[in-house]
Amino acid sequence: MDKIKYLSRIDLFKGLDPEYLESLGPVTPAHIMKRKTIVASPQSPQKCLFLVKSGMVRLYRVTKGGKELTIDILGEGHIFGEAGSFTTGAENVFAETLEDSYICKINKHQFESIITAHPELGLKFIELVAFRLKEVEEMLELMAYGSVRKRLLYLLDRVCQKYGEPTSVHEKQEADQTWVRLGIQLTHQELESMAGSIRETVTEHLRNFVFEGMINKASFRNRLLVCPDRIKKALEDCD
DNA sequence: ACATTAAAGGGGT
DNA sequence: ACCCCTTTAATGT
Repeated sequence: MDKIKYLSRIDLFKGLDPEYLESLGPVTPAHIMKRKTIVASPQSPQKCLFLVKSGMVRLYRVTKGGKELTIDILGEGHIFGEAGSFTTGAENVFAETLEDSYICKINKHQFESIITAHPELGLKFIELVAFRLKEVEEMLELMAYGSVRKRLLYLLDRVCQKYGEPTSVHEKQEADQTWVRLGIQLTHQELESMAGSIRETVTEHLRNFVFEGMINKASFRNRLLVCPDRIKKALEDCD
C-alpha cells in the first residue's frame, strides 16, 4: 500500500507537509507482523521506536506472580517504544500484536537524524509524550482511590475516546443519546488486566452496565456499543 | 472451578 | 473460495 498515506496517519506526522513525508519514506521500512506476535520485549537488544501503521498492539508488563498487566492498547497511528532517553510508555514492557499489523521500526540513530532534520517533529514528539504522561497521572489517581466500578467506567470512557466509531442508522438509535461502537474487541480478561481486578468481577459489573443502559452487547463481532454520555454521568455519580 | 457457548484455525473439496 | 470439523478462547454461574 501507499507508504505516504500510511505515514500521514501516524500521530507524530499528522498535519505535516506531504513533502516531509516523502523524505521520511526511505527510513521507515514497514514490517508485516502476524497476530499474536511479540513486537518488542525487555530483552530486545535494540531500543527502538515503533510506529503502528495498521492493526492493533497491546503493551503490557508481567508481574512477579506471572500476571499480565495491560498498560495500553494502541491502534493505527500510534507510536511506542523507546528512543534514546525519550520514552513513550515505561521500560520492561512487552508489545504484542492483537491482530495482523503493519509496523514500522526506527532505531535510535534514524530517530535522531529525523529529529535533527525536522525539529518541529521533536516538538510534536514532546507533545505526545506529555499527553501520555497526563493520561498516566489521571489513571494513577483512579487506581489509588477509585472503586472497581469507577475504574471500569473510566476505562470504558477512555477507550471510547480512543476507539469509538459513530454508529450507523441500523444500529442503536435513541433520541438525544449518541451511541458509539468500539473499534476494538475488549474481552473481560483484558479489562481485568487493565483495571486490576478479577474477571468474575468485571463480568458482574458489565452485566450491571448493560442493565443500566450504558453499554449494549447486542452487536456484531463482539464489539460493544457504548453510550459515552451515560458513562460520563455514572462516573460523576460514582463515590 | 466448571459448563456452556463463541470464535479461530486447519484441511479438504 | 467455501464449508465443516477440531481446537482454543471467552463467558456466565
